[in-house]
Amino acid sequence: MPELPEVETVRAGLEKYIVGQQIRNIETFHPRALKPSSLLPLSAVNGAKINSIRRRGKFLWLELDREFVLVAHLGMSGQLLVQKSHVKDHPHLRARISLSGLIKGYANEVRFIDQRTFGWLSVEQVFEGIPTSVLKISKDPFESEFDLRQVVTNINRRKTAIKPAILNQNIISGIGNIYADEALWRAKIHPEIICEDLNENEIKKVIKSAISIMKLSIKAGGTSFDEAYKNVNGESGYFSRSLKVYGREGEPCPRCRSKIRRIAFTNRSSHFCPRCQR
DNA sequence: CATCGACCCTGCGGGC
DNA sequence: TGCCCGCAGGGTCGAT
Repeated sequence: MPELPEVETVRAGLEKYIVGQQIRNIETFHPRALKPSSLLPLSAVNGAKINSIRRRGKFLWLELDREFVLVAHLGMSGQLLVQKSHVKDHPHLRARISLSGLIKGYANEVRFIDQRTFGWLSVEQVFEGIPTSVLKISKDPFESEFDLRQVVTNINRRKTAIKPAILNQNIISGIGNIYADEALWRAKIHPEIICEDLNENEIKKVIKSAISIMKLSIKAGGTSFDEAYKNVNGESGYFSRSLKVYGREGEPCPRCRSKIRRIAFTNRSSHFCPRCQR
């Protein structure tokens, strides 16, 4: 569920609360909480000091005073909450990272909660600062080395529809189903148009739209529809009220008042305006 | 390489 | 009241 803006909200929250802290112990309560390909068991990070919190796309990792890092992916329903140890365990608690000191004088744990268990933690090596599992995906648009021209050229060569292309984390990372639909609406591009049939300016407009929308969402603390997405303090973001098409099937298009349509394709829902997006 | 479908999970709401 | 179905913001894998 969390896309780049939601993961960035979590990253910033962790940065605020746990940088400089030392990991005392990590417990897991579900076998899927540890990624099977993890280089080492989670106990390898016991005693490590947290130097910084980094992110690329939807992947998050803690840089430590070690040769390896602790990587986290939230999957569809993952949350990382900064909590006090006496707070009752959530039924979907998958892992507990206990810290040596008190966070901002009161909390002392980071809890990984994940209803659907698609999220995971793992201990990984880094190559030029990037963990192994993150090497597989492309840079996200908020990285300074992000190359818009190269992404546009890449997409323009493809024979798939534009929507799966912008969701493909190997081309550009961070965009998920919500921001893909929002970006395509803003750029007035139908989600099923084949990449090859678009021109470079149209593709550029889609990517730039995604970037603008994600920036706004980060400012609003991300998108929350329900209990499923929370920041590290357990609070919801406000961006859902700014969504133009996602989850608004049957409602009027904010531009032309036509009814927003929802179609299923490539196993996901797409929301778009049939009049603005041809 | 690029693309597609199946699969990995749990829980919710709607229709019957 | 139940039951079944579709649906949910993620990625990975193997077949083609």
